[in-house]
Amino acid sequence: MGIAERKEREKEQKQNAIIDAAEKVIFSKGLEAATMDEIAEVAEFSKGTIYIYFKNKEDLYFAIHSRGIQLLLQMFEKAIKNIEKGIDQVFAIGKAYYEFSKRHSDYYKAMVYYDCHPGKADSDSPFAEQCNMEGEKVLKFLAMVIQKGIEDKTIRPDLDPLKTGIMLWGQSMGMIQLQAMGDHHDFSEHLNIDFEELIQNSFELMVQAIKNQ
Amino acid sequence: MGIAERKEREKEQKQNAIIDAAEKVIFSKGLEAATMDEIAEVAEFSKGTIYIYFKNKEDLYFAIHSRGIQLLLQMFEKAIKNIEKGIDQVFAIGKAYYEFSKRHSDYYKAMVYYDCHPGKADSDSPFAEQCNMEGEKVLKFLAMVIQKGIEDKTIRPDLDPLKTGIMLWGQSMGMIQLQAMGDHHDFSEHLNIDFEELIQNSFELMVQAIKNQ
DNA sequence: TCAAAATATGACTGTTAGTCAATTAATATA
DNA sequence: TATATTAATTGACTAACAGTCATATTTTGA
Repeated sequence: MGIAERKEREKEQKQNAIIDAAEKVIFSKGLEAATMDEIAEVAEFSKGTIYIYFKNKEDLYFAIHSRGIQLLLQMFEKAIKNIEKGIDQVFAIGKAYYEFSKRHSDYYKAMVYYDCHPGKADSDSPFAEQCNMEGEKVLKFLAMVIQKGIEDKTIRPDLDPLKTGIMLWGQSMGMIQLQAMGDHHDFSEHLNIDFEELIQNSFELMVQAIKNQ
Repeated sequence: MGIAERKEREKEQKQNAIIDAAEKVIFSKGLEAATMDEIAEVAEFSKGTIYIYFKNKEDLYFAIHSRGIQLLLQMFEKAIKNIEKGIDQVFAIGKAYYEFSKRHSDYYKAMVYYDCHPGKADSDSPFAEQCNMEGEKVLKFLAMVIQKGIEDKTIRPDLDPLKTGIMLWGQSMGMIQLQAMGDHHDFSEHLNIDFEELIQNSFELMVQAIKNQ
C-alpha cells in the first residue's frame, strides 16, 4: 500500500506546516496573544483543519516545545565535542543551556511556560507525551556525561549520575528563570545585578561542588 | 475628616473580602478554572464591583501572590530563631522554603504561576508592584543571614551576600519546580526518583559550597 | 464513470474577561 | 428635615476566542 504511506507523509508535512505557522504567530506576538484563528490563517488552513491535526491549542504548543527540546539536545551534543574530561563537559553543557535560553529565547519561553503550567488535560495529548520522552532523553544525556566524569575521575565517585543530573538541571533552570523574572519585573536593574555573571558564578559553584577532590 | 479614614478602612476590608473569596475559588478549582463571575458570587458582590477594587484578574491574583510572600517571610523568620550560626540558618531557610511549597502549595502554585508568566500588562498593577517589593524584602532577609554567616565565620568571606542569596534562591526554586513538573508529568515515578530526598541533597550541596573551609 | 471514504471548511456555540449606563446609597447643604 | 451632590454598586451587554459539527470538496477504488 503506497498510498497509506504517502498519506502518512502528507499528514506529517501538514502538521509541520501548521507548527511552522504557529511558531510564526507565537514568536511574533507572544504565547498569550496568539489565536487559533490567526495560526490557521497563516498556515492557510481553516480552523477546523487545525483541530484535525492537533487535539487542542495546548497540544500544538507542546509540538513547539518538542522542537525546542530537540534543538537543545543538539546543542548539548555539539557542546561536549572536543572536550576531554567529564567535569568540563558538564560545565560546557551548563553554558550551552544558558546559550540556548538566550539565542532561542522564543523556544525557551514556550518550554518554561508549559513546565510551569499545571496543564489541565495533558492526559492524552500526543505531543505532550513526546515532550516527556524527549525531556528524559536530555536528562539521560546529562547523566551519561556525569557517569563519564566519574569514570575519568574528574567527578566525585559517591554521586549518583541521574540524581546529580537532575540537581544540576533544576538549579540551572532556576537561575535562568530568575533572570527572566528579573527582566519582567524591575529587580535585576534595581538591585544592580549582572545576571550573566551571576549565572556563570552559579555554574562554577555547582561544578566545584561535584568535582572530585 | 474621620469619614475619609473610615472609607479607606472599609475599602481595604472589602478588598480583603474579595481576596478571601478569590482564594476560596482558586484554591478549590485551580487558577485556570476560576472565573471572575464565581469569585464575585462567593464574595457577594457584583462583578462590576470586583473591577472597582481590582484592575483586572491578574491584579487580583497578584494580591494572593502578595499574601503568599508575606506568609513565606514569616516562616523564614520563625525558621532561624534559636539557631546560632549563619550557615545553619541558611540551611533552615532552605528547609522552610521547601516546607512552604508543600504546606501552602496553593500559594506556592499561584506564586510560581505568575513568576513564570510573562505578564502582558504588569505596567500599572498596584498589587504586582507590592509583590516586587515584598519579594525583594525576602531576598534581602536571606542576604542578611548570609552576611551574618560571613561575620561569624561559618560562610566563605569571599562571597557577596546578595548575589549568593539570589543564587540559593534560584537554585532552590528550580529544584522545587522540577518536583512539581515531576508530579504533573510522569517522570519522577518513571525514573524512580525520591524528590524529597533529592531536594534535601541539593540543599546540602549548596550549603557545602558556601561553607567556610 | 460513479459511489464510498477521507479531508477540509467556516459558520456556529458556549464561555468568560472586562465595560458602562442606569440605579441605589451615603454625604453635604440649605 | 428635605433636597442636591457625590460615591458606590449593579448586571445586562460586548468582544474575543477555543473548540465543534453539519456540509462541501477532494481523493480513492471498483
